[in-house]
Amino acid sequence: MKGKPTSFDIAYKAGVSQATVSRALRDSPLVSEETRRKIKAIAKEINYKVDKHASSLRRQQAQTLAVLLFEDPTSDDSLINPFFMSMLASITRTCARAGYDLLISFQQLSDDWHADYQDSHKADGLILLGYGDYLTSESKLAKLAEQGTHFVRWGPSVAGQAGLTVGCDNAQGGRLLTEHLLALGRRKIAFIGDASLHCPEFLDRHRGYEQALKAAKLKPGKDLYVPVADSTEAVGYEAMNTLLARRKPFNAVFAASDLIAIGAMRALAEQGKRVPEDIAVVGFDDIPMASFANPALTTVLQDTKLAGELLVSTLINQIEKKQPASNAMLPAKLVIRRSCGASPTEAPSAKRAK
Amino acid sequence: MKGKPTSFDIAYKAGVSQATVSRALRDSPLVSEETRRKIKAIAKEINYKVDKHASSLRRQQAQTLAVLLFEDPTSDDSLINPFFMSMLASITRTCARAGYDLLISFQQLSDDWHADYQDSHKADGLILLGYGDYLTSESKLAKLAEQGTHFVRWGPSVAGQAGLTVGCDNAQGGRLLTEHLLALGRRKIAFIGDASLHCPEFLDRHRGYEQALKAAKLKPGKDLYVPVADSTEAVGYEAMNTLLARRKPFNAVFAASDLIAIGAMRALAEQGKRVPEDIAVVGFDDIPMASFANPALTTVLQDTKLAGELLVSTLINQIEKKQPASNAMLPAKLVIRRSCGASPTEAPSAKRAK
DNA sequence: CTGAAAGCGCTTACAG
DNA sequence: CTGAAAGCGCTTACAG
Repeated sequence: MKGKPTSFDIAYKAGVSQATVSRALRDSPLVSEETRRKIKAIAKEINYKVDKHASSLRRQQAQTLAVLLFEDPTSDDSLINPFFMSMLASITRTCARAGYDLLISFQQLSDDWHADYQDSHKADGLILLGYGDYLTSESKLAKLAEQGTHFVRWGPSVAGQAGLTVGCDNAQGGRLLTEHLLALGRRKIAFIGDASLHCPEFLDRHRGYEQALKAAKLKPGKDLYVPVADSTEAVGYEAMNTLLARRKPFNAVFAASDLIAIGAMRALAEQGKRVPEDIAVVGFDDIPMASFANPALTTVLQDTKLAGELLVSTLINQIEKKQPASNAMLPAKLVIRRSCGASPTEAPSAKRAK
Repeated sequence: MKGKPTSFDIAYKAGVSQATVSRALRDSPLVSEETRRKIKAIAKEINYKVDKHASSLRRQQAQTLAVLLFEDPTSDDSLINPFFMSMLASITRTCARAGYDLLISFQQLSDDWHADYQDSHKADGLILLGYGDYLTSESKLAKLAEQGTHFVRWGPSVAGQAGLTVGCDNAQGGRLLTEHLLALGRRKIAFIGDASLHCPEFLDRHRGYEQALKAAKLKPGKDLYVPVADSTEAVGYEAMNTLLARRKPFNAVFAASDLIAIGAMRALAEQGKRVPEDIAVVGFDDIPMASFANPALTTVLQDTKLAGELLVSTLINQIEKKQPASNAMLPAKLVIRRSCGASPTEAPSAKRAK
């Protein structure tokens, strides 16, 4: 093997110019069908692949997207929200289908992520994933937009935001969960999660919760609100202990994420509280662990497959300027399991078992 | 903004040639300290980044690695083994530290993954992740090696294999778990997992299991062996039902992975068997779910952080030919939780909560 | 220590 | 429909 074959090798074998080879391989209409076929056959035969760097350099675009996954610096790797992992799978597949490569990077919110990929032409656009403090990232997002970097963020759209978002209808999800609890007769529903602009998704979930309560002529109790920002099991556990220590009566808990809910259930179990008999619990995300939890957790499903597809297509549309850019919002879907006492909408793990 | 700055812009501002700029930025010793400092200052000021494609094209190397994550085509995205996800986090970080970018791709074993990244110069080397049928991939691995593609595979090293591997000491892990069960007085230990070359890691775990039994003058019962190849909860659930249907007595189960163990425990619970009182259960991997399972699962911890680091450094060594290439093996560490009835080595989730 | 020049492998405007 | 030529932005042997 004398090095990788180039387009000149093909040109020589086909008896045409190198320019024609390039055109044929890119399916330019300026090449006769016959020439194209011959060239493609030779390319296949000698296992020729267009050199990514030469092509990108010349065309001034990388045909590559980058996913930046943000994590809390304190969390250990094994605690990455599984929710983002299934989204990642969908993203990689959609990228591949669209002919883009995908770079991946794990970032701390504090890093200098806002200047790198685009400046060095590594990627044509960025996909931003992760529950981070929105206010911390806001200025960096603005800078990205200012530089003309293409990017999409997973999450709710926020007034005055820079860039595009794809998110789930968090308010609707919050409403569905709360209405479900109310329908089961639970009137004192605690909320664990930071309902502020730091966590716009939690804020929206909380909004849905408030709306449902209001519709039932109830209002959220200050004493039943524990604002925590991180979506981890450990945080949920602590939060529930905080809540219990207040000794205010409640008979249901709306945890702003599944991981928080699972931690909260552990604290409840330790304190001898039964779920759902004493306390009903709901989460949000429908991560795989939710269906294996004990009792299995009632939650809201976010369609990660669709989410990944929309993130990629939104970004590519923006890059290729095919369609006017716009935000996207996915519907929330209630998944009823045993943690509230209602009869489940699915056999345990039926969805997984298929 | 009139397009991204180039090295010529810097050369002009610094009053030197473009060649000197390039040398200075790459820390060539052929540049005076003073010139270098001036050039770097200007680069920073105008936010210059070396163009990835131009650099890669000229140097004929991509400074990029690619992770190929294999999955069972039947599994849904949300069921990606969380074990590989935490490894992925470690891999991305190690790559970043080493100055390499990381491409990611999810593959089916049946795909034509063996020819693409290298041929198109997208990546200098591949990291192969996933429990797939080893025999299916064997010929493709051989082809990769033949083409001179650099790659490392996560998993046990197999006689006659092509390429390098980084893996955990599965046999040791199997021994530790089995000895633990034996020490607790369990003599009839079933095994769920395909102990064949299709799944070399399961095979090695089974070897450790056999060794421990043999040392205790016991031998594995044919009736207590359920060979399943996929590492999913659903498969574990089915396998346990298969085992129970045989109506052969057993008082412990060695599941070849945590996901299988969790599925098996669900089946046991449904059949009214108590864990650990009636049946002790152990898994393998220590995925986050293992500590949240009910009861929390005794398992073997594979150090995913170290694993990721070794995968990357092994591959980079191979690419840069700094050191002679060699396989690596990580030690297995027993994590005792409640699913066997012994007192746990850690408070529930203490590790996670830190 | 520095500069002028060649060249990495493509794509595409230009000319026919 | 095809070819000759320029050029994307670097890196590095060569000459000084």
